[in-house]
Amino acid sequence: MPRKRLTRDESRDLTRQRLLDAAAVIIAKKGLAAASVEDIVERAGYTRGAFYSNFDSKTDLFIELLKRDHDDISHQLQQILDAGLSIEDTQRQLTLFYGQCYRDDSNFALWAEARLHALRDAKFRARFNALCLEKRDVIAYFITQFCKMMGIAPPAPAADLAFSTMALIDGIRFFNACMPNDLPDDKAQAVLSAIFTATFFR
Amino acid sequence: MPRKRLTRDESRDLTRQRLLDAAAVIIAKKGLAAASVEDIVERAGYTRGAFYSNFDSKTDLFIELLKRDHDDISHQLQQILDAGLSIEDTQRQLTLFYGQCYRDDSNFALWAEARLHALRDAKFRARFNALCLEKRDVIAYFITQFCKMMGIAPPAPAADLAFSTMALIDGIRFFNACMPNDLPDDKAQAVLSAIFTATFFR
DNA sequence: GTATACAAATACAATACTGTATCCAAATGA
DNA sequence: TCATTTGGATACAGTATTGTATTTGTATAC
Repeated sequence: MPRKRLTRDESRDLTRQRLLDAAAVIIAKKGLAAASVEDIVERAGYTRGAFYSNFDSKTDLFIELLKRDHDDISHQLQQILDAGLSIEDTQRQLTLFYGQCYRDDSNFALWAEARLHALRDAKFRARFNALCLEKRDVIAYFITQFCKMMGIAPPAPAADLAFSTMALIDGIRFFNACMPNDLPDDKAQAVLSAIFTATFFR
Repeated sequence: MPRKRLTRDESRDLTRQRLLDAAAVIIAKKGLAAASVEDIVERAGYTRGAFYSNFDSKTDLFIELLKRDHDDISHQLQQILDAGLSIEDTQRQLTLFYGQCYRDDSNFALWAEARLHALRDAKFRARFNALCLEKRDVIAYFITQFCKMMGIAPPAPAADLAFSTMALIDGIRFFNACMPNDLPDDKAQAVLSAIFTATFFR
């Protein structure tokens, strides 16, 4: 297989993606503030020149990172919906989806980081909130569809339930990641299920 | 009122408290990593000498900060329990308690910060988890007592419910703090109540 | 009162990070 | 193939931060 010679645009995009990938790892590991541009480019195999010619600032890159992850998740959720599965299979798929995230995805640390940053920096907050609300809406939509599927009315406004869901998932997930002995995977799963069941089947 | 001359111990403790107070504000505002020792001592009205002669490191101070807050909250919850109020009044007191936290207490940012830090630093995590589990146990105890009061059995192990409660409260609280237009105080309160009701009265 | 112990201030050396300004080399397009 | 563009490397200047080493001044003990 001949090594394909990249066009300038392709090459640019490649380094962007690499920088984003590297940033995800570094920021998840050290936190946004402690992650220096130097760290990021080193892991990506570039130098600071590459960074500054591709992003305006670390914050900018961070936002793009979040966007990428959000798009990813939205897409996956949408796929589960579109598959037209039964209720049971949908639930199963959903569990699978979050289960997989639980194990090997460190992106939730990025969102936690982002929340904190948003709390402090008004400029960032504006951009982050927009993303967050999109996320909420995706989940709200999912809840709406799911309830329709089951032939019940949502027990509360879907948007509110979406907020709760996000809060709960992220929180439980943190405990699970941070003290796996006190809240092992299966237990975390069970706790979430219990709350959801209580909420939707009371 | 004559200005009391402080003993050396009293004076030492005073500066410790002042440093802790200052650190709480600074760390909540800028984050643990970005909060320099310099920032903290400046706000407290001291110099770096004071800091290093009172704490081993920023992390050390941070842990103490969390401890102090935990003790505070435990104490307040205990007081609500000990007051021997009716169920309705207990609920009201609880709402009041969290409502007040919602408005003017920035300490929840400290805990969010701590969670992230724990995720990354194993040494810190050990100390933090201990605190966190204490916190969980306090809440679990509260839940147990509350259920007893109502004459029902907890719908799930109290410890699990405590985890969920912590997750939910912190998460909702963040949304409330970060996007007060999309999740105003009363709405946040309502969301929490709805979930709790669903959990305990199904 | 005088000695000492210790809390806090000051001075200092070492390091890390940022952003820009400049330079090089490869890809485009005629 | 040559000129131009531009992605990315390198060099640099400025600043912030950390932790320690040393000093100072005041509260306690004798």
